[in-house]
Amino acid sequence: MATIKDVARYTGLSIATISKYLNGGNVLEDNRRRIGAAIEQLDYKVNHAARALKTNKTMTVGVLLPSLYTPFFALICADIEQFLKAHGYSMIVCSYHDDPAEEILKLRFLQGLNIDGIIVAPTGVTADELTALKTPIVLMDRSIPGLDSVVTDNIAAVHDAVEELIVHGHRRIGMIVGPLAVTTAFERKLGYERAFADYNLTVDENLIRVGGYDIASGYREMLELLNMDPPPTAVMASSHDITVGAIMAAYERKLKIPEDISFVGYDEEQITKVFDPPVTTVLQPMEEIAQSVTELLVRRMGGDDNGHPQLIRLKTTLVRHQSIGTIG
Amino acid sequence: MATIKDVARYTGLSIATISKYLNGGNVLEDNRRRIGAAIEQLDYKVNHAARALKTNKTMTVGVLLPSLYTPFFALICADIEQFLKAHGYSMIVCSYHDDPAEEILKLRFLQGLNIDGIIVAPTGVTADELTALKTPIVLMDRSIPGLDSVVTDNIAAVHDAVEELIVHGHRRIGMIVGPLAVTTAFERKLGYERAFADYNLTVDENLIRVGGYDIASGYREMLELLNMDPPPTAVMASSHDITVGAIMAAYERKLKIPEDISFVGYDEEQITKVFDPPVTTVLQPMEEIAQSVTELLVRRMGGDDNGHPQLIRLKTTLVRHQSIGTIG
DNA sequence: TTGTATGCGTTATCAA
DNA sequence: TTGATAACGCATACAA
Repeated sequence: MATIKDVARYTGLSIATISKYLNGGNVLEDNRRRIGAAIEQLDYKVNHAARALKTNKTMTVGVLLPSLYTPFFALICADIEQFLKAHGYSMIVCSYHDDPAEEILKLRFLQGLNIDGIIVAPTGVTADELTALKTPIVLMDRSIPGLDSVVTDNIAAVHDAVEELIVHGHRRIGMIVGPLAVTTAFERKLGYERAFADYNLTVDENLIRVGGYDIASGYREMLELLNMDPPPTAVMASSHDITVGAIMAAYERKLKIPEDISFVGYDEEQITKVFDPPVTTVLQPMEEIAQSVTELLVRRMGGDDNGHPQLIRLKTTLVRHQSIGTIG
Repeated sequence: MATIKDVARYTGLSIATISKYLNGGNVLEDNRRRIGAAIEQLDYKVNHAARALKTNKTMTVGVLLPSLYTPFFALICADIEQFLKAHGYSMIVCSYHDDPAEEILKLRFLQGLNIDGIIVAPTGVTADELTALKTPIVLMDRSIPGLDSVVTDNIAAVHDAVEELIVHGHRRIGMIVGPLAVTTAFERKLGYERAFADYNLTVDENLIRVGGYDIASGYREMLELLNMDPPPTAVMASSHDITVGAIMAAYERKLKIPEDISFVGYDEEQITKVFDPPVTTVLQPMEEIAQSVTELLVRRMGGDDNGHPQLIRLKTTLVRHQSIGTIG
């Protein structure tokens, strides 16, 4: 592999000049051309390890996700990669398989890699554990007090979806929610309750089913709801996987949406479109999340601690299809 | 950040001894304990950049996927991460959004990162372009002559699925296939033809619909098939996204599976389960693919060129559900 | 504008 | 078994 030294020898200039060229310093136009030609000729590539050793920056950030298999995170991950690349950073991705024990291990693993910053969608890790890493960190999707976070407005998201159901006449509205220890789940439940409060309706706690953020939970809790007497006239699923599981259960029971039951899904564009009619869905602004997270982290890695800890809350969209029937 | 020097100072030993300790050399038991304690105390972490500069190995491999949004690749990606980690490697993931122009750019980008090896699921890149990177490379999912590749037995996969349809009495079997320039698509088409040949049946070329590997193609070609007169009695989709698109089309036409039409999907466990009955599907051994790819690449990065170029072909599984009706 | 020289943290050689 | 030291490729302070 060619080094700066080789380029220097080839051009007759010093390595300092070559380095200056590489880092945008002042170099005579004539020399610029010669250096450019030499780099081309020798196929010179920067040695990032050497540069990192010198600058104490690896230009790499670690991204830790609960799961790569959830389209929400997979998509965000792809977007983050683009934005980071635009800032000159590479990305190391890990997932902790929704396992809090693996979560902290992976975080320490990432930190041991000498990366410049971390983006994580946390589950069980604490603020103390994160600050102990002594690495710039921005949380995503889920917030922890005292840390920079980029999240969506979960309360408004569910509030608006449930309101949509209420104005269509629904009163017995089932809600399948994730583990309340995760901020997103807690907030989404809150959104449900607020919508009911807004219309002076009382919440039947039996209609709020708390489970995991996985397909099995969505399936199980949906069946529980359908087994109620009377069953809800509408159900709101509050995550991608819950949506998939709930739809499985509905179809297994031969229920037609919205004729037999109204339904609102979450985070799902693909599967819901498979149905006719497609399912009304809460969509989170993935690209915007990715961009906000990246830019905040880049600022932090650049030493700008302005406004820390910052909580950025982005708006969701309710994509209306015909999965909501009118009652009364 | 504590360095070896700090550990040396703390223990009163030399940096050479600390380095030996870190790399498994001979160190007196008593000193081992003292060094271990010092490392703990000082929270010493290896500086990977310095080590990489010295050893000329970054212990990082690049993984380039057509898309992170396809569950098949997202899952494989998560598996590869595990296997690489077990070998001490980190992973940098990129996707090229199914765009051959971006594909080669991302490959060069990865190579410029001084990674030790590359895993790529190629679309348009040539053998020459890949060897020009002068980096150990193992292909995944799609093979290119002259390069190490880990693929599945696409011919047998489709052959067996189509055979299943044939023995159930189907003769007009639609097949939706990806771009034939991609080896997987070409081979899957071949599997279809071989199954017909095995039963001395002639292939109606109109029933083989060639399109992209995306949802839109699956949807469009499925509609084309359904518009035929007479339409096929069964359809085989040959990728995950094609499967999703085809199911969308079938549901839009209010067709029941298998009453109105028999169907075999590909690579899809989740969505197909949403339907009642679930859809018979060809499943590829993701974890096995990830493991084979990783281990072959690790061998290559270790300088073992034994048997290059190696073509590893793994068996798929036909997961039988009740989406195939019997005819005649 | 260009060049000289130093050091980043580590590994590895060689001598002790 | 341990230690002194050179070298990896680069960025940078400083001198020219």
